[in-house]
Order: sequence, then C-alpha cells, then structure tokens
Amino acid sequence: MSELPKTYDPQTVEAKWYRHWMESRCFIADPKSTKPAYSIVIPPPNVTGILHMGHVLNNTIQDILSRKARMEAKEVLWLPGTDHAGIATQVMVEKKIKKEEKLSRHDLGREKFIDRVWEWKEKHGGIIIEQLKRLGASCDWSRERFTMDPAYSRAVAETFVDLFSKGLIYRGKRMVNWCPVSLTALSDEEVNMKPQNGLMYYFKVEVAEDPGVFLTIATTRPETIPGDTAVAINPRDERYAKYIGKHVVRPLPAELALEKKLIPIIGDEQVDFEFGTGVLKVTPAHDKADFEIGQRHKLPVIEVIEANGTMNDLAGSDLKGEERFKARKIAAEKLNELGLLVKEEPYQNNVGFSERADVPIEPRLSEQWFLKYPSVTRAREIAQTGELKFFPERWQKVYEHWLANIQDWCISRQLWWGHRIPVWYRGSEMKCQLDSPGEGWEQDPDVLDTWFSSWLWPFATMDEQTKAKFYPTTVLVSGPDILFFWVARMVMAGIEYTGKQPFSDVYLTGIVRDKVGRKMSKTLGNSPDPLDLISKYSADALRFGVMRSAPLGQDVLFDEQHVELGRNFCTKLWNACRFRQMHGGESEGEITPSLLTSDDKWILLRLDRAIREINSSLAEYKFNEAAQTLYRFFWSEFCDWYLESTKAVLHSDHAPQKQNTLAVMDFVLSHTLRLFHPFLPFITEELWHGLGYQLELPENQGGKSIMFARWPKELDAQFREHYGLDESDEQWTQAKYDLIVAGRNLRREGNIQSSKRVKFIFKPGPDLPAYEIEVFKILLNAESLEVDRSFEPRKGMPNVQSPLGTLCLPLEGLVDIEAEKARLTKELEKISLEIKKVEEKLANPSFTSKVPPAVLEEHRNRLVEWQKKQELVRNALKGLSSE
RNA sequence: GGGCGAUUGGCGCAGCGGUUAGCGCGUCUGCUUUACACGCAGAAUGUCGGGGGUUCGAAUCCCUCAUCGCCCACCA
Repeated sequence: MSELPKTYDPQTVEAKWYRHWMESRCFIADPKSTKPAYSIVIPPPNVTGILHMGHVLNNTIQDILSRKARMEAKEVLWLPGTDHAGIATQVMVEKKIKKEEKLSRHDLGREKFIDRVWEWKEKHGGIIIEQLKRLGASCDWSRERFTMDPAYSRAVAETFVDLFSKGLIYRGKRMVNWCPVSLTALSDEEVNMKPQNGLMYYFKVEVAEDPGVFLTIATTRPETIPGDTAVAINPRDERYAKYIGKHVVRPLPAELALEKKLIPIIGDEQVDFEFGTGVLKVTPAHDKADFEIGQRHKLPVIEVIEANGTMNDLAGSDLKGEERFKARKIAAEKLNELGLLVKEEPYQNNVGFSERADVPIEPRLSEQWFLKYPSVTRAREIAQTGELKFFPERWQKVYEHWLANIQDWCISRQLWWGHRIPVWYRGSEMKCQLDSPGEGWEQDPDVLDTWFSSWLWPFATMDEQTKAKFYPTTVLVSGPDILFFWVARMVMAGIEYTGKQPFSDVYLTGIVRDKVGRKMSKTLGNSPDPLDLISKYSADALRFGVMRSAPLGQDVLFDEQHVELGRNFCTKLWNACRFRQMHGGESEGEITPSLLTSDDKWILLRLDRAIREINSSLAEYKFNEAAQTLYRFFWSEFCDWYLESTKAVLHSDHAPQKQNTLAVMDFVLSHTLRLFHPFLPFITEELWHGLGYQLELPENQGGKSIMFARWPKELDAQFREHYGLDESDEQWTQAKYDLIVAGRNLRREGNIQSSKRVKFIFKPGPDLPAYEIEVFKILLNAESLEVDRSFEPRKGMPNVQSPLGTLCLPLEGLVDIEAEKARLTKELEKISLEIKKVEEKLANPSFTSKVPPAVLEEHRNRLVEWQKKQELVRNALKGLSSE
C-alpha cells in the first residue's frame, strides 16, 4: 500500500490512469468474448467540433453506462468516431482558405478543394476526440470511425443504390428549402422557424375587365410580385367569387405593367378568406403553397430571385440585381409611387431560417434527389409495442408524431464535401451504380446530406464479426434536438438494412443551459470551456457536478458551482481514504461477526440501502438520483457518522477490535469506490490502488484496474444473517445519533465553544457497553462522560432525554430557565399536534379499513414514537419547573 | 393552431398518493476538534403558482386559469 499524498493532484493522476488504461487495452472490445455484450455507439461529433457542455453531459452518461457494464462482467463496446459534417466543414475550410490565401473554393476547383479539406481534417480534425479522452471516455479508440472512411463511404453509396433500385429514391424538380448563403438545398429539419417582426403590405390591383374595380392584396413579400402569375381567391368567398376568370394588371415590374401585363384571377380552396384581405397573390416560383396552387391551375412559373438571393432580370429594371430584402423595400416604394400601396402594417410572422447560415431560407424550385423513407411502419410499431423504449417516455409520442407526418427527404446537397451521389449521366442516359460505367459518363455533381450517412452509423461502423457480437446496440444516448435528424432515421435504416432495430433503449438528455436558462452558445459566449473546467477542477469533478444536477430529461442549468461541489466531493473522498490508510493494518481483512459494533452494523445496512437505491436509479437512467444517493451515503452517513464513531475503536488499544473495524471500513470503502467508479473514474482508480484493494482480474487480462472490479450487489439475506444485521440495529444506532445531536445542542445552548472539551453526565436507560459510552464521548467532543445511573439533573442544568438515557451538561446557571421552558412548551405543542393528527387518522374507520396493513402499522409506530417523545419533553419540562 | 415540459425556502433543484416536504449553494452562530477550512458542529428560512375537484389522506391524481420555456404546423 503506497502512501496517499496529503493533497490529491488530479492533473497528473488523471493523465497517468488514462495512459494506463490505454496501454492495458482496457477499453478494447473483444467480439470473441463469451461474456454478454453491451454496446453503445457514440453520437459522432462533427470533425470540426470542439468539446462543449452538451458533449460533457452526453458522453459522461455513456461512459457511466459503459464502465458500469464492464464491472458487471459484460463485454463492452463503446464505439467512437466523428462525422464529416458536410456544410459545417466545407464552410470552415472555405473561410480559412479565403483568409489565408484569398482564394475561393471555385478558384481551387473541386478536386483540389476536397484535398484541402482532407488535409485540414488530418491535421486539425478530431480535436474533440482528444478532448473526450481528457473527460475519461472509455471508448474503444481502436475502432474509431469517420463517416468518410472508405468502407463507410461504400456503405453509404450502396444504400443509395439499393434505395434507388427499390424506387424509394427519385429525382425531381420540386420546391425545396434553399439556403442563399450556403447555396444548397436543405431538408425540412434543417430549417428553423423564427418569429420575425416585419411588415404586411397591402396593395391594390385593378380588375382588367371591370375598370375602376380594385382588389386589395396583403403580402409580406412585395419583391416577389414580378413572379406572380395569378391572383387567387376562395371560390366560396362571396365578396370576390364573381371575379374568378377575370384578370388583373400585375403592377410589377413596372415596365410590363405599362404594357398592361395581365394575370388571371383563379379560385382555389386553399385560400383562407379570413386572412389578410382574402385575396392571395400567387408566386409559384417562390412559395411552397403557391407552387402547389400553380400546379393545380397550370400556372406559368417565373423565377425572379437567383440562387444567391438577388433579383434577376425578370424582376424588372427597378429590382434587378438587388438583394432580396432591399428589393422588398424598393418594391414597396415603387407600389407607393404608382399609387397602389394601400397601407403597411407591422406584422409578425414565422420565417424559416437556414440552421447553418442563420439566414432566411428561400423556397426555390430546383432539381433534387428525394427519398421516400423506408420501414416507416415498422419504425412506428416498435415504439408502440415498447420494443423501442424512450427515456424519458414522453419522447415516444414526439417520435411517433414525426413518423406519422413524415415527408419525403431532400437528400441532395449542392456542396463538394461529402458523399457524392452515385449516379452517372451520359447525354440523356442515367445510371445509378457504385462505380462509373466508363468513358463519357459524368457523375452527378451533388453530395448527400450528412445525415444520409449518419443514419447508418450503428451498423456501418462495424465489421461482420463485430456486428455479430455487438449489434443491435444496447442503448443510444442523444440530445433531443437530433431525435428526427438522427435517431428516428437510424431506426428506419437499421430495420431496413439489418432487419433489426439498432438499439432497444433511447436515452434523451436535457439541453445544457447557462444559469439564467439560456441555451449555451458560442455567440452568447456563455458556454464555459469544459477543458478549462477540467484544468481547474478535474475531470471527475466536472463529471460529478454535471451528473448530480442533470435529472432525467430535464434541461441542465449549468453553474460552475456544481463543478466546485464535485471537486469538494473528490477531496472528501480522498481524505476519508487517507484516514483509513493512516490507521495501517492489512487491506480488506476478514470481518468477524461477533466483533461488529452497533456502528459497524449501521453502516453496513446503510451501504446496502445505498447499493439498492443506486442500482434501481441507474436501471432507469436516473443518474442524478444515483449521484445524490452516493453523495448522501458517503458524506452524511459514512464520513459524518461512521468514520467519527470508529475513532472510539481506533484510539483504543484493543487490537482485534481495531482490525475488525478496519476490515469493515475496507469493506465499505471498496464497495463505495466501485459504486463511484463510473462517475469518478480517475480518483477511484487511484484510491483503489492506493488502498491496495483486491485487483479482481489477473493482470494479463487487463485486470489491474478498478474498471473490472465486481459491481456491488445488495447485501443479501445470507450476508445479513452471517453478520447478524437487522433493522433494529439501524434504529437503535439512529436513536444514538439523535441523542448526540441533542447533546451537541446542549453545548450550544450552554454557549460552549465547539472546540472546548467539556464533561457530560449520562444517566443511561438500559445499560450500555463501554464502547457506546466512548462513542458518545468522542462524538460529543467531551472531555469525559460520567455514567451515573442515579444522577438527577438539578433545576437549570441543561439536559436532554431519550429512550437511551438522559444526557446532562453539568454547567449550572448557564441556561435561561424561562427561555428553555418556552422552547420546550413550544415543542410539546408541536408534538401534541402531530399526535392528534395521527390519532385522528387511526380513529377514522374509513382510513383503517381501506389502508394496507403496512401503512397502518407504520402509523401506529409513528404514534408510539411521538408519544415517547412527548413523555420525554414533559419530564424535562417538569424537571425545570419542579425544583 | 396543435403537442410537450416547467412553476416547491434568497437562488438552483429532488420528491410525483401515505414519516415532522428533502438536497446543494447562499445566509447566520461557533470552531486551525492530529482525514478533510475544498472542512467540522449547530441554526434560520416553505399555507409546494391561483382556483376547483377526486380521496379517509394530495406538493404528488383530475379539471381549470396564469406565467415562463421548448417542439411541431404551407396561413400569404
């Protein structure tokens, strides 16, 4: 047993053990193992990513699950990797090249640019992987995958070809969400609706057939007027139905309006006559709903906005070349000049923003690839049957709702970085296959949505042997923000391509927010760098702090104080172990049942309780509950009471008794360290070795680590019987501690400094062994404790009574008798009230007849307890008044 | 417009049908008590958002209102 240093130095210790675990291949999963499998695939962070608090939360949870499973003798695979993150990475490298070399990607050309991205990736990519290691993540790094690995890319392409051949992938000219900054189409999931304060413009158009008759149209986008090819009204709208079939003069572009360019008035059910004026301008080229109306009425499509968001020639000379928002203002001004603008009103509407570039998306007609999702029915079914379980449960409904309303997925992106679409063209011929059909065939220039590769992650990352052992995986831990993007799609891909759902449990974490509840974000600058926190407090502290404050599925309000608490806790753990070590003796000696003290029994029972609670919490993924229990057990029970009580033995010279106490301490500590290990991997490993605890597996099996120590099981009936433990021990000891607290209060009432040792007199109820007297003495910080059966405290002598006896502090005159009387009277009132409450319940026949016997019993016991207490307080009060 | 979550001491949260409603931070008092001041001992602070209901019993279940926050939805 090497001596533990006085202070714990997490920085060197954490680095040391991580290196050791790696060198001992502790994290490597063996597909040939006969142990039951437990597997998790990491949600692959962006290769450009750096660790943020969300990753800390997410990966700590996965690490806890993995480490616990290893201790439960399972063969664990936690498979790590990164995602190529199409747009994010491309934009990042583009910016870098622009800045450093003043070149655009077009200057470089596609191939050269992609080479540059790869270069960047090799050099700087995957910083986050190193950061995860600092956190302590026990991933099998030998299996690290990247979504652009050759084998993985092959799988992506094969999937495309397969879905194409099944007729689920098709190409079509459709209205898509277009990002005018990234210059690519986006899926519906990549668009975020944001309320915007804008204006509603009302303008009028003249009915050509009825000169002097004007219709007023409300729009938020006057710049699209040049693209209007109809005006629509609801045929049931009595105000306007008569105009259907007539025409109006389209006011813009002005030059065409002068020529009396007309567009038809059509009737369409889709028009809401309650909204605006009930007259809708129809711009099939720039609005999804309008496009559909256009299809129904075979309206021409006039595009007036270019891909980059500027107006084109067809928008007319006034707007041409203008940026779309500027064009809006100009269009309004123009209408005003023409005397057609009726009014402008402030208006709030929801506008779709590109998730990536954070600019309003432009609905745009373009040729894209779409996927009709496979295995949708089955994906819904498994959520309904419970084959796929969500934690917290409520996400199941969200998942089902999404699947029920699922739309085809636009999977093509006009980017360079990503998986190129495996489709080749030669003239009007088209072929969908993995490799080029040969000379003269050109590959589709588009790449696939990044999620079209991520959805294969749980199985495309595994070779056949690995899959045989570890697929399907056990649990998926993810943020709810990617439930649709990723989780739901993985389920469908899993079912479609492996015939199995890719995981049975889905744990959705909360979102980490700052302490005022805002989402952590780079722009707000409110996201602390986890690496700084690790340097300042240690990885264990960070993990524990986050886990302790992260209830299942609730958002986590992050506050550095949580980490501080984690750090303090580690220090406490360290010092308690040092305390054990200072008393020497061999590690983990035999426990002799006959030598167990009441405190020993109490702590063993408490340990048992803690183990049960922790196991049931973890089974439901309630990590904060488990962390709380650990905290309470170790600090408030083990350190505050048990360790203090052992001083009675350890300061004595009864060697066998001392040995026995140390053995109990070791038993509890070794269990505690193991319970803590998934949460605090580093410090527990250091202490496990420092205290010389049993190293469960032979070294050649990577076993020289607490990582593979047996996960604690509850202390079963046999154990309890062997050591003579039962609940009455627990109650008795609890009563002892209660009396000690009361005794400590006496000191306070007597205004005695807590450092000062004083004499107590104890009048025992039943006889107490010398050991118990010693415990009283130590825990009361008493100079001496005189036991006197016949002692009667005189009036004014502070004393406190309990079923175990009366404890007196023989300092006369220090207590204000009247104040004490008042205090006791008040207490008595409180007790009487409680007694009345319980008595009333027990006297109520509807209560006694309906309630289960156990509850009844509990109430009866409670009544007895209260009555006892009442008796004691009454006596004390009598003692004060009588003399 | 639909759906979901939150509302508990100064702050942040547990508890989700049956103990005197817990915990951490903060506050107050006293302590360098030979494991730990990142600590020890003690204390104070709550008609559990409002209203109604179910029940022998509600912070906990139901209804309703209010406030805040998410998600989904083609209202120009």
